[in-house]
Amino acid sequence: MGKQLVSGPKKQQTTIRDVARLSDVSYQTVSRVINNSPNVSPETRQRVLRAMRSLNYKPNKAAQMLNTNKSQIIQVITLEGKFPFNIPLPEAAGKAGYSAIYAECTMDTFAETLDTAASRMVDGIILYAPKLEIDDDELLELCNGIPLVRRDYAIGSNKITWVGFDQVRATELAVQHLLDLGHEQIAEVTGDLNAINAHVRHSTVRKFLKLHGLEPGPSVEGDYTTYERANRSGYECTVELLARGEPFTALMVANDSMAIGALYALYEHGIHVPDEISLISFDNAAHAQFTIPPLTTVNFSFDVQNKLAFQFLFELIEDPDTKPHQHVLLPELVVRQSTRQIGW
Amino acid sequence: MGKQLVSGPKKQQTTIRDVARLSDVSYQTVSRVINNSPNVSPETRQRVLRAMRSLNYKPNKAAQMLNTNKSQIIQVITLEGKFPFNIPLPEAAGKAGYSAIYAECTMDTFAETLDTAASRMVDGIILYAPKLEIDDDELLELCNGIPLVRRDYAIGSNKITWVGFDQVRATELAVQHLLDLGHEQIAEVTGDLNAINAHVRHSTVRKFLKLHGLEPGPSVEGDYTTYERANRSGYECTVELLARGEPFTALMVANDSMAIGALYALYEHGIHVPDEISLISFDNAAHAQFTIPPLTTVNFSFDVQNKLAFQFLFELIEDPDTKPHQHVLLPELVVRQSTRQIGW
DNA sequence: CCAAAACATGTGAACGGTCACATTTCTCAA
DNA sequence: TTGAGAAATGTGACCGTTCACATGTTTTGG
Repeated sequence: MGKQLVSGPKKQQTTIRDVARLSDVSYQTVSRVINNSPNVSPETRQRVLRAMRSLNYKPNKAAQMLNTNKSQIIQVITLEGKFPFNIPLPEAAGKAGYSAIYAECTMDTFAETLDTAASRMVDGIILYAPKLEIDDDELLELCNGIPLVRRDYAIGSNKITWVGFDQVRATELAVQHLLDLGHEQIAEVTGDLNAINAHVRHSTVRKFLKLHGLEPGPSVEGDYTTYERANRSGYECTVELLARGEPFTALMVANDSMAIGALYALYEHGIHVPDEISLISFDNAAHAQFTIPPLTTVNFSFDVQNKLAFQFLFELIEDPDTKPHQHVLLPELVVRQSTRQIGW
Repeated sequence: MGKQLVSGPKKQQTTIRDVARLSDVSYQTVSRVINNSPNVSPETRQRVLRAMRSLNYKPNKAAQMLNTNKSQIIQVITLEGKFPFNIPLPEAAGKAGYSAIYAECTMDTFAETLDTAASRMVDGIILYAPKLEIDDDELLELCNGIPLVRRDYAIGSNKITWVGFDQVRATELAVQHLLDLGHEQIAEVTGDLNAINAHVRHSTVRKFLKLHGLEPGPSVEGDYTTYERANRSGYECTVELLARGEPFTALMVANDSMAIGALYALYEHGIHVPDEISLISFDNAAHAQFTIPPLTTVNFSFDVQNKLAFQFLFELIEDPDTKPHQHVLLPELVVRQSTRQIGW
């Protein structure tokens, strides 16, 4: 299996029994103090706490885990890419003794990662895997019975709890905004189309345009799995789009990081935004209001999503029989200066 | 101490003994297979491996930790702020069974965070804490004997291993570049001056200018502890700088995220970069080549730093008596289009 | 061909906690 | 005063693994 495990330094740890001896109680009483058990007299508790402090005692999590089958660890997993946003453990969870293990994995190492998680007895899993196409049952099987909350738009899955943004709505907001401004030739720089959210957006654009009797404009598939790639990809895709020579008056870009690159590509070609081309993107990232010009974009409240994901996960940990439920968050259009009425 | 620890589901785990029974060997032999001990006959090993697979057996890390005093966990800590860059666990470490726990903490919760780390028996700590002013001995004391590598410019500390960038050199590169272009009035938007790197840069600018017989220009202190804050802070500080009315022909900004905001503030005031003002910043972040205009900046190879930090940490874990050593990485100037010869 | 070393395998006791249950001490109403 | 229930505390077993050491089995060389 693993690498040879070399034993660590055998420096005698201070244990519950050392504390017990010093405070003249049984080890069980010390355990009670550690776990805030109510049945300890105030004086004893104080005495024990004092002893713990003077010995610099720290409970051994491994021993606790072995008994309780709880690690107080939440495993956060990203599949094929990094998080486009932060995923901090809620403060309350931290206070309660929880830690988070982050892992980036690929399709190949996904099962392995979940096995490690099981090995570590993590209490729950937060998964961000927009590129994962897998049956709910199969995924649950892989999770070895560990509570799971997906943090993406896992539309169609109803045996798993997830919290994601309404990508259809997001797309419609963006397209409608462009239509309202009179645009009829709308080009697209998409995200990786094997990611569910990018895919949904792309097909929604086409459907929505068709619905309004319009032909979809040219589109190029990009890569927004990391910041770095997104910047460059936005640039390169836009260059390619311009090279094709097909006309368009508005450009939809998959996210604000890609928009940075797109903006620069347009600038390089001497195309003015928004006078000649309107640019719209998604995320409402921190920099979106400081680009030149500031971006019209669709806002996703990632911190709300994050908070909910953890909340749902802790509910599930508390009661594993909680019915899985799906939470769809609504995006909002944020109009800035990268879009404009056509023909001005 | 902690919250009440509720015992988890007592679903009978499959253990080493189940595997032993099925493969008709002793549990010790199974343990040997798990740990790749050489003294197991090939046939026996195969038989055991087969049994493990068929039982979907996963070694219990808690039990292993309890014995070996090793958790195969690396604790990554950021003090007062987030990482301005990614800190992935090296792939090799992941393959070897290591995981990483990330924690953001404040000055107040720092000791607590380190205690939790000790509780969890983490094998090593990577620390990013440019705002930490603490005696080496004191810090080592807080670490409870856990190997530590600092990932910042902890200049002056020699009892601790760290890997950081030469901030003096970085600053000199930037200032020299501006001087070469004929700039003599250089303004500054700094980072948080209680962060060591920002502080060093600021004072280096002043020293360096004085050395060349020049007066330092106006400066404003910003906040670059997170992406979000950096963007906005860069904007606001630049606005403030302009409001002061003191003349300057070049602006140094603490990092590329802040530069986004600075660029926008200048744009908003109708000031052309680089024709009217040259802008230079630090980091060479992914977006630096796609801003308008692309940024002249000082490159820090964060991924090299990251790799080294982990490498040093693993060396220290391997042999705790390794002499602490300090590794200073050299930054390089990357000239793009945000700086220009004065008077053009 | 046999002793000695090398290899393969097994047994009991940790590791540092928690659990279940037993025991002692206290409190208070009849 | 006493007995019963509650509160406080203690004891032994166990969680799933590795360690130290013991035992059995093979190989090797003189």
